[in-house]
Amino acid sequence: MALEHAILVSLLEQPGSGYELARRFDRSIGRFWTATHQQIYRVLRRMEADGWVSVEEVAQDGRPDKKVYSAAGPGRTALSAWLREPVEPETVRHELAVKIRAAAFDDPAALISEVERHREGHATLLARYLHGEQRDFPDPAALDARRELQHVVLRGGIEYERMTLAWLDDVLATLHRLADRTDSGATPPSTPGSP
Amino acid sequence: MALEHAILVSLLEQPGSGYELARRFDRSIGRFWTATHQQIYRVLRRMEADGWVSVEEVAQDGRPDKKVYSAAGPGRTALSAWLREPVEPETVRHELAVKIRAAAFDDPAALISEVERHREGHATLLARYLHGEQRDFPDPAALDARRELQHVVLRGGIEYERMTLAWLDDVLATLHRLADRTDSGATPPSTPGSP
DNA sequence: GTATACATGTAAACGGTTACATGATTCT
DNA sequence: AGAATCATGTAACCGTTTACATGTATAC
Repeated sequence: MALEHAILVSLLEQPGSGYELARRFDRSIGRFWTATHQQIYRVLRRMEADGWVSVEEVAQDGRPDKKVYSAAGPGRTALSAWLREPVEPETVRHELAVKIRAAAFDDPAALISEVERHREGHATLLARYLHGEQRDFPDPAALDARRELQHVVLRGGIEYERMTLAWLDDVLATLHRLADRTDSGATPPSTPGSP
Repeated sequence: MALEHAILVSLLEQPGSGYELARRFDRSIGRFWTATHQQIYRVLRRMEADGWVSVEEVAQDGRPDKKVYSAAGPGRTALSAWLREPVEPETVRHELAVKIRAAAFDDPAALISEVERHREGHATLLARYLHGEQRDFPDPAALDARRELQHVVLRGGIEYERMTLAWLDDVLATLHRLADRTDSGATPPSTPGSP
């Protein structure tokens, strides 16, 4: 489990409340680790019990009080130990790939709009990454360690999106080619509703 | 949830027992959807109860009996309906990216061997994909719909591995650059064991 | 004789998702 | 007046992972 560690990194970069962390997980960190506020609150309480983070209750006027968390010594030690542990390769869940192979037993043309929708989403994300790169890393020569490492992770996101876009174009071309053959050899589409 | 659908696709491509399915999920299908044998057995029972698959008990000599599952009509209908539903983007879990950002608060050099290990794993996988491509798709002009779609999914895997390798080289170069600066500006590494 | 492959399962623990709840403030 | 933002939480459910269990046959 790495949610604890992702939270620690985020708190080291900037202390904050559970709510603020949840928003960061919607934005920057969420690019490579997702979490809902319920998860975050639960894990924060456990981390506090383990001494990984310290809390300070902050009263606000006009707004509810908040608990501001900071990474504590034992948390840093735990992060350091985790960094030195080997991580197994990620378990992949690529639903679209399952669908593409499933299309062989149905009508390949039925997938085209879905793939186009995905393509659009990835194009938007790539544009956002590139915009963020220009904003946050305008002068790549003069960066400290933290920003260098943030930048290399962002470059990974950018290259992933570029690659995915190119692949989705390949998928679309393949689906169109199969749809144009109104043919024989293929498995006939099933007729849903009348099985 | 798409485990049911991944199983259906696999059974449409070739009927088989739970055990055989588990092995396929370790090999080809596991590239984009992982599952253990416990999950598969449980889901197969549910799918059988729902009429998505039919079972035939096959006695074998020298080996335990097995239950051979095949996709049934209602399963095909369900697959067809699922294909037409929109899928939300995958939730990403990229532990290595968390570690890279974490390295800013520790010693970046401590990550180098881990990243190299990942690099090796991806290089091996890419080699296996390329070998599989040459073996299974030697003549890309003469493919039916099923194999065309299998091929485009495999091409996605190949491009993903290529991109990942290039990115990991970028990460390694960055880590080496940071390790060479035995510097100031960076956050000093914590000393695990003596917090 | 030990390990691996074949073949199927139960049980417990854990992590993640979804729904619900509360309550003040600010924006449209 | 209604929606969105800030802020924290409970409860139920579902899916996944890990450990344990059983038994035969073949390979080293």
